[in-house]
Amino acid sequence: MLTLKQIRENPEEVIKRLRIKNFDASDLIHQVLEADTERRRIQTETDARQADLNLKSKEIGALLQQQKVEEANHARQEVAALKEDLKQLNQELHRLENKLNELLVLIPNLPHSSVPPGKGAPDNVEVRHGGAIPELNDQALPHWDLGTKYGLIDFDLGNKLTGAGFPVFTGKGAKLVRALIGFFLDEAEKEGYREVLPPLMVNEASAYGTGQLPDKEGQMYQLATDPYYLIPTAEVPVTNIYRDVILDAGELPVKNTAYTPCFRREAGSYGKDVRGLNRVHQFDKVEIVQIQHPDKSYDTLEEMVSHVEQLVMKLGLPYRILQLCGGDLSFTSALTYDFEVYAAAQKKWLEVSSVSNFESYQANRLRLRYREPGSKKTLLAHTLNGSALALPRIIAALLENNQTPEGIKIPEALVPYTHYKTIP
RNA sequence: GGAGAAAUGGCAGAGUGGUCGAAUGCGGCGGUCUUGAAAACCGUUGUCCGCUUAUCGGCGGACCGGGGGUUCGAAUCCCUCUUUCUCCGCCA
Repeated sequence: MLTLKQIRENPEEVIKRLRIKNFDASDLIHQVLEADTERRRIQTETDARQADLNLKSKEIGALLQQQKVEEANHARQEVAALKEDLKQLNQELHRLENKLNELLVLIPNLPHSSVPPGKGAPDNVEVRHGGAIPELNDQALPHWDLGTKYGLIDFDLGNKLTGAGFPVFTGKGAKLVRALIGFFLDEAEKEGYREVLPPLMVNEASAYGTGQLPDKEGQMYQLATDPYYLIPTAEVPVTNIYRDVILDAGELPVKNTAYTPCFRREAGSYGKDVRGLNRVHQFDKVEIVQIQHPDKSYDTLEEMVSHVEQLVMKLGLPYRILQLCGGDLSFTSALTYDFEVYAAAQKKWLEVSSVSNFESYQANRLRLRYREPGSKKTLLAHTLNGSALALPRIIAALLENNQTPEGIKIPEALVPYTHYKTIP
C-alpha cells in the first residue's frame, strides 16, 4: 500500500496519478486524510493520559513502600476516572487505525510516470518484438489437437481426475514440462538467482503481504479445513520471505527464483480463450523475484526484462514486449512489461510473462526495509518480480510453431533437458 | 491426535507483580593503546507511533510469540491462539 507520508504530503498528486489507472481516488484520499488527522489527535491525547497514569502508578507504588496505605488508597480512587477516559480513547484509537488501514488497502499503487494512459489491452504499447513468425500450412493443428495426437496432453483425463482446466501431461509431454522447468531454473541460476522451493500454501498474512488479500481473494483457492490459500504464483511465498525484514543496503539486490505450480480459480473468465492450455487452473511457472534499492529498481526491471527476453529467444519463439497502459496495470504494480509469444496455429499472441516493479508498495505492506551503511534510519525497499517463464502457453506455442510432417521439433537449447530432439 | 515443557533484544541467556526497554556474555559500532593488527580497556548498541525541532536532537507512548483479561501498576498472574521441543499414537 501507499505510505501515509506519500498521501499526506501530496494528496492531489496521488489522485492525479491514479487517474492514469482509471481510478478515482479523490474520495478515498480525503477519507484517509481525515482519519489520519483524527488518529493523530487521538493518539496525542491518549499518550498524554497514559503518561499521567504511569506517573500516578509509580506514586502509588512509592506510597505503599512507605506504608502510607491511606494515601495510596486515595490515589487509587483518583486514577479510576483516568482509566475510564483512557479506555475510551484507546478504543477510538483502535477504530481509527483499523479504518485507516482498511482505506489504505483500497488504494492502488501509483503508476510510473512513463505509463501510457489507456483502458485495456488494445492500449498497451509495444516496446519491441523479435523472432520470426513461422509459415504453417492449412493442415496445421492447434496445440490441443497436437497434444492428443502425440500423446502429450490429456485434457479429458484431467476432467476425470479433477475438473476443467487441469490438464494431465503424459510421456514426452510430461518430460517436456520437466525440461522447461529445469532449463528456466538453470538460466536463472546463471544470472545469480538463488533457487527456493517454497510451500504451495500460504497463510493469510502472506497473502495479505503481497496484495492478494483483500483485493483478489476470489482468484485464490482457499482450503476448507485450514486458513490457508493455494498460491496463485511463487511471488507470494518468495516475496514474503522478507516480510518484517530489515536488510543492509549492501545486501541488495536480493535475487530469488522459484519453480512452483500455480493455482488460479480464474473466476469469471469462462468461455473466453480457455481452450487447451490457454487458460488453466493449475500450471507450472518459474518466477524471478528481486529486492532492490529504490535508486536502482528501474535498472533492475530492465535487467529482468532482458533475462526473460533471452529465454524466449533461446526457445526460438516469436515474441513481443508490451508496456501495459494504466488501465491494464495491476493493482499493485507501478510499471509492467508483458511478454507475449505467437502461437502460429491459433494465430494468437499468448501472454507468457509479466515483469513488474512494485516500487515500495508491497514493501510497505510487508514491512520490508533496508538501511544505508552508518545510518539508523530504515527505508522501504523496492520489490520486483517476473515470470521466467509460465509453462503452458510456452508449450502451446512450441508445439504449434514447431510442428512438421516428421513430428514436433524441440529447440536446441532444450534438448539437453528433454534428451530427445523430436516428438515423432 | 494425546500428555508434558517452553517462546525475552542480532545471537546466547537472566529476570515470577512496581525503580525493567529489560542483568550478563557474545557479536556490531566508536574510541584509547599499537608502525599496523590482535588482545586489553572505555563508551555505545532494537523497532514502531505521536508531539516538538531549520538541522543535530529533545519529550511522550507502545512493543519481552499473537490476541484478550486481572491490577493503581504485568516480561512476571489468568484465559485463548500460534509455534518449538520431549514422550506416546498414526503415517509418507
